Amino acid sequence: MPARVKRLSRTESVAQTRTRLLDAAEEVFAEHGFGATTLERIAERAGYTRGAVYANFASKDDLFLAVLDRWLDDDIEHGGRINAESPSVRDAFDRLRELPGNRFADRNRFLLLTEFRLYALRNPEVAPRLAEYERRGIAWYTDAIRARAADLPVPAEQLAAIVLAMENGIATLAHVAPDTVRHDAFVDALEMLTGLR
Amino acid sequence: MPARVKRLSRTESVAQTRTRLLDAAEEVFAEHGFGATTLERIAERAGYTRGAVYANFASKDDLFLAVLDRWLDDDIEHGGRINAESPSVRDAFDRLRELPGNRFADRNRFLLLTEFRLYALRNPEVAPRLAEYERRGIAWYTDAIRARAADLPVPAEQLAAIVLAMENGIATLAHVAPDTVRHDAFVDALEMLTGLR
DNA sequence: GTCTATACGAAGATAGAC
DNA sequence: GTCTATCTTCGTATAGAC
Repeated sequence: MPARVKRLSRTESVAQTRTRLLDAAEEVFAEHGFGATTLERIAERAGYTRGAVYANFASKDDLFLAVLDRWLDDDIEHGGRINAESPSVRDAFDRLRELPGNRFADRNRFLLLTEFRLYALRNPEVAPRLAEYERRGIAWYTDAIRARAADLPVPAEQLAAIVLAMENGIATLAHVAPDTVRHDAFVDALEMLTGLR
Repeated sequence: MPARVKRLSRTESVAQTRTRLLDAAEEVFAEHGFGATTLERIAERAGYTRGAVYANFASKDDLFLAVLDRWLDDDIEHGGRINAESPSVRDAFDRLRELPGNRFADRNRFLLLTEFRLYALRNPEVAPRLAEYERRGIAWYTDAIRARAADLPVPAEQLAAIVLAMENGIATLAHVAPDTVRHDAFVDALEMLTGLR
């Protein structure tokens, strides 16, 4: 009866390789884009060779989609936490400023999401996953708005879409023209619009 | 003294080839992205072979940058016209609705601009060109706002950046999740914020 | 399960014909 | 100036060793 311990550690080891490959892939896809990233670079970054990649994923597209699915799930989970932990509007804004000011302020995070969207726009079979992600983003803001404001002059969903659009748009401008727009211009705008300033 | 006419037509022919190649490149880069487009496809779409491409451009990057520069110039010129031809806010909004509702509603237009931005983010030497483009976009809205509103509670530039961000963000959502967000949600938002509705 | 070696195709770039 | 042919590099994917 050789080692129950060993079977477990083997399983963990496999999972670890997969995780490392996904982590590396996430970085490299963000840095170079889908088209320009090579599986060689991903394997190297993860500390393996291409063989390990093909042992875990069927193809480059398959790996990309695995990265995409994991990322979208994590993001939605993370967003839910922020909302639940911020009882007042003031709290939510303060939390937001720590991010800093915009969920998409992190360069790689922004690049990766942009890659996902481009991929979805060019691969119709993937489009529904991204559309669902955007819907959840709007739903997230809709909840946040409804929980803190009553008697809105317009539907909460409409405001939510505008807020999400602003968050995305300001992140875009701040990344491309950092000397002109700052990431926390998003919180500034929210405070201005809600009259909290 | 053989044919002044002929020299001219030769010059025009050269310019025409260049223009056709740029037009084709603009389409193909938008459809497939920088990484996945091949010079073969571009040449084919323009009705030439790769030889014609290399006769007119030094490399794939050189061609991409030529497309980028022409596009940015045209866009700025076009934007200026819309502003000058719309005396009232109502007129400007009506013009906008014809676009329809968002300057980036055209799929290829949106994809191409996104490619430009990604390229700029990954190629520091190109970044200033895109940053300048974003600045001009903000300047454009700043002028539009100043010309139609007095005694603003916040700097016109700040509002302009927010409006431009909204335009970009709504276009993004509308492209990725067309069943959830419509392109003219941008004009809706502007009308709501300006109290014109 | 991971690595090494390799097959295979694709695409950027160049050279020479016209 | 444009085309055809070719060189060369590179990257995906596979096969077989360990």
